[in-house]
Amino acid sequence: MQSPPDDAPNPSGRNTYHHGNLREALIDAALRLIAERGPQGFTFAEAARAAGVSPAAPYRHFRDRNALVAEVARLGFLRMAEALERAWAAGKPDPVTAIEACGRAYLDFARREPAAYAAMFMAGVAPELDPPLALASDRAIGVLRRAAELACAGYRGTGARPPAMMVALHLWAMAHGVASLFIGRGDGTAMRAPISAEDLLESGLLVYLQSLGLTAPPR
Amino acid sequence: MQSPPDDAPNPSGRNTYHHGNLREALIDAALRLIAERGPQGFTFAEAARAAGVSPAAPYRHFRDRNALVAEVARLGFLRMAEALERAWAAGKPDPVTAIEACGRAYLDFARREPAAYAAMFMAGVAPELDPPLALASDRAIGVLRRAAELACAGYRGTGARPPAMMVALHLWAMAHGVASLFIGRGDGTAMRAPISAEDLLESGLLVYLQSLGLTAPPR
DNA sequence: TGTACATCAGTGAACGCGCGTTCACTGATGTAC
DNA sequence: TGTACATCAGTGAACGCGCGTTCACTGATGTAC
Repeated sequence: MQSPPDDAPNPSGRNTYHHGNLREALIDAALRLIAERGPQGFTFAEAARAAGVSPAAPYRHFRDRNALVAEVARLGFLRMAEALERAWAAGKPDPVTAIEACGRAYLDFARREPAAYAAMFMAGVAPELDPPLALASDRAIGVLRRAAELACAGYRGTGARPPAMMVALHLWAMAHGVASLFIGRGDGTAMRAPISAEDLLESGLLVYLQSLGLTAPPR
Repeated sequence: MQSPPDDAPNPSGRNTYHHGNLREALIDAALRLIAERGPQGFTFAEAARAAGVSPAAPYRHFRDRNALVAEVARLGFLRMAEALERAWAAGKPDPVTAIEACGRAYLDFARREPAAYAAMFMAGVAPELDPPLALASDRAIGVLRRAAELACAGYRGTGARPPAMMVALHLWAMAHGVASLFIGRGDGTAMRAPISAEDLLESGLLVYLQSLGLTAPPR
């Protein structure tokens, strides 16, 4: 780390009265703190300290502690939606492969962004009471819904074709179940399993999708 | 509520110096508090208060706050194992029906015992570092493993028969995914879905089990 | 049956701590004219 | 280009609070003889 050029000895990277970027800095700090201590161990005061700012400053940007956590969750849903969208890749080369890719993207997100993931699902924030949050989570589930629609369009099973929304929720539940059971935070929190989360989800999805008459193309 | 017979004006149901049942009382209090405030909102001091005892007394029974939460989780796994065992009913009348019953039992447990469920999966207690806890959780997953074994024995699909342990983990992931996404605590925490958790899990399990060549007997 | 004594399960006061939030304030920024 | 002023984003001190944990203690229980 190079020494800063001139008069700025401030350890938190700031030398003006105004921070200039406090909102983002608080969100970053929250992500770091949640990753370290879990969504409930996160502290408004500590986030302020990490941003190099007095404990009262965050109130200029967030109504209260909860509002910050909710915002972290909201941004998490948006990034997850993007990751799923990329993985889905418009269903190319075929729906089964694309859905498998979504599964991997889901687990990857849970691994790469444990703090956001925890804020989204374990912080007790209520999407029902927070419209912007609900909107963001709808966007993530929306990707799965469109994927399920395409998958269902190719349905070849016996009996009635399952509704796409139901299939989407099945996919989500499976991915979330695997992620939250078997991806820990390196602190022994995860359940032990003889199979990696990735293999588990991949195989689970394959078995499930097979019933819809879909199979991956032969390799 | 009848007035107590004689000299005992103690509001916490206690009139001797010794509590006599403090360990259990603390566990009960923990369950109530976790149900109200979540696993992290739970407080050692408040549990002591609820048991009508000084804040130092719990330390006679639990090393620290975490030990109490871990014990709540352990007992939860044991009760869940019993519930699953009952639902499984030795695979009667047939594996698919019995596995469906396990799914309902799982959701029922999550609904009826939200506090235990939260302690088991959301409190950050680490089964890897707590052998008795790991033992209890193994017992619950063991029921699913035996169920999966019987189901796999009837495998009629194409390709290699899937390992029973893998199937067991799929079942668990699916049940846990549905439960933790769609069963809230009445506080808006759950995701909204157009289908009940029970219907979602039942249909998901059916689709999944179909791939194993298993179907429920015609009604 | 009675007594001495070890053990156990509580008490209550105290500790240091850091939290979330509020308040009146002030330094910096930007806009109207 | 300069000046007055409104607005904004910070400060810093203070508040009340309850937590987890420790400590020396004491009342109750049970056991040996």
